[in-house]
Amino acid sequence: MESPQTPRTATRKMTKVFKALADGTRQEILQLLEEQPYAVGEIVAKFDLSQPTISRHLSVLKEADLVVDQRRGQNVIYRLNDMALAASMRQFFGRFRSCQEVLR
Amino acid sequence: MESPQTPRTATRKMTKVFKALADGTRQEILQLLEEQPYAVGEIVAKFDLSQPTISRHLSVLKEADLVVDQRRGQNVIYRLNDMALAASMRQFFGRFRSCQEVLR
DNA sequence: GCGACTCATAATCGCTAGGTCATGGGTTCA
DNA sequence: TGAACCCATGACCTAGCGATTATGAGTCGC
Repeated sequence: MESPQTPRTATRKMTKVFKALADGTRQEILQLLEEQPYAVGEIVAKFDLSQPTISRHLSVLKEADLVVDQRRGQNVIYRLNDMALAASMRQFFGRFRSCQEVLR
Repeated sequence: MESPQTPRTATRKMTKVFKALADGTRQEILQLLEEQPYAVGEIVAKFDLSQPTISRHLSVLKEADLVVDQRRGQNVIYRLNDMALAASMRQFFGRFRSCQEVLR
C-alpha cells in the first residue's frame, strides 16, 4: 500500500532523486544498469574511479530508490529500479501543464 | 535548426539541468512560474530569502535553460521554458526502456 | 542629469559533495 | 578456523553550493 504523501515530503523525495541524478558518473551507472544488473566489481571495472567511490555513488542511488541491491554469494548485485524511476518522473513532471502532453 | 549533440555534451547538459532541479527552492520557483510569468521582485516576495539569493537561483535555472528572462521597463520578467523542460525530460528518460511506456 | 527603483554581481562564510586511502564486516572454501 | 575475496564504511581533504551583505548597473520620472 502507498502511504499518503504530503507535498513537503514529496518535494524532499524529488530533491533527493534529482541530487542523485545530478552527477555524470551516476547517470552513466544508471545507463549501464539499464542494460542488465551488475555486481559492484563489474561496475568498478568500467570506470576510472576507486571501488569506494563507486560504492558511494551506488549508495546515493539506492538512497534515492533508483537502484536495488541484492546479495548473491560474495557479490552484491545492483539493478535499476525501473518503476521507481518512472514514478518519480511522473510525479514531478506531472505538475507542469506543458509536460502533461509528454506524459500519458 | 538543432545543432547535433554528442553523447558527452548531452550528458553535461543533463547534469546541468538536474543540478538546477536538485534544490527545493528552485523547484518551487519553477512551479510558481508554471502559473504565469513573474518579475523578480514578485518572486522574492513569495519566499523568505534575500533578493540576491533568488536572483542566483534564477540565474542557475536560466543557465539550465529552464527559464527565460525578458526586460520590461525596470522589471525583469521570468517565464518557464516549457519546451526545454519537456525536451530535457524526453532526452534523458528516453534512454531507459522502462520509461518508454511513460513517454509517447 | 539626478534620485529612486529594480535587479545582478562581487566578496565572503559555513556546509555539503565527491574524491582518496585505510580498514572493517560478510561470505566462501579448504 | 583461517585465508581470500568482495564490498561498505570511516577519516580526511578539496571543491562547489547556498546563503548573506554590500555594491554596481539599467531604467524611469522629474
